[in-house]
Amino acid sequence: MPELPEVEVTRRRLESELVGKSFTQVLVRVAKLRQPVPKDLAAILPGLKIRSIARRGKYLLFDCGSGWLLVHLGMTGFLRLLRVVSSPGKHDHIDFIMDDGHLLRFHDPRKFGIVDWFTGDPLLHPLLSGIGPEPLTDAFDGLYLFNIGRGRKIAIKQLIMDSAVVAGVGNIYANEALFRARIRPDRISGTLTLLECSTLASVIREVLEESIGEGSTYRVAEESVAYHPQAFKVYGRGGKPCFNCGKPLDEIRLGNRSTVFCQNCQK
DNA sequence: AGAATTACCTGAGCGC
DNA sequence: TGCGCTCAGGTAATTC
Repeated sequence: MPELPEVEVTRRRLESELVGKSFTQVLVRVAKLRQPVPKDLAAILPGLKIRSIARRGKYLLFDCGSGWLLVHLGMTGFLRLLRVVSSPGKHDHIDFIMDDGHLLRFHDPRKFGIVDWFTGDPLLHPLLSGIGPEPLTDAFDGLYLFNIGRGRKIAIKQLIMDSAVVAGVGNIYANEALFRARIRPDRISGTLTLLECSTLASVIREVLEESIGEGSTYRVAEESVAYHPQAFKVYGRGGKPCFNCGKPLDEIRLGNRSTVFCQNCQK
């Protein structure tokens, strides 16, 4: 389950290896992802050079000059970079073969990922145009969060997981950030003070940046685990002792998502 | 408009 | 061994 840090680590790795390289062949074995892979992708890409690789939320954006290749890894997707072309395994849906012999392979068991082609400004793509500010930029801060949460009746955890509010915050880091901010995930958004919103915005940035740092060992070329579960303070630890006070962590469901927090430490 | 629910998909884990 | 069930979860679409 790649979240923003995993996508960013993937972006950095691919950027260092693939910028300046051109596609020679694209093999689409399975086109039925979250939305259909464009039928003409295999005809469009060969000959095009990757100019740069950007990220918006959890979307990877490959600048191919005449258009943009958009990739979202969904829940279970990942991009593997192989030095030589090898035979595909199960769930290896798309192969991008580069002119230096590299093979970029899109693998996604649950097919929640997206691969799309878009000409023009990628930020105007229908899936990107409504996304909120990047959490690692100054556009996302306490005042912004305070204003957008004002009058809203949803739980704060659901608010920060709304991609229209802030980009790229998924279930794992929402749980972690709220624990670090000492704010209960089920607090009604409108009841948060400006100070609490400032704390929350800061710790969201912290947990994401720390994870990007730890992800430096993440190897795109291999099927290594992108996460560092030992680093999670609450996610996946329902019933286990809180690292802060020792009392058992509570596990509830918010918006049908597993939510873990400490009743004692989070207010 | 905002909130809640549903749909998409497969592997893992579990009880029987 | 294997069947059926539940869970995991990003996000768009749909419904209330």
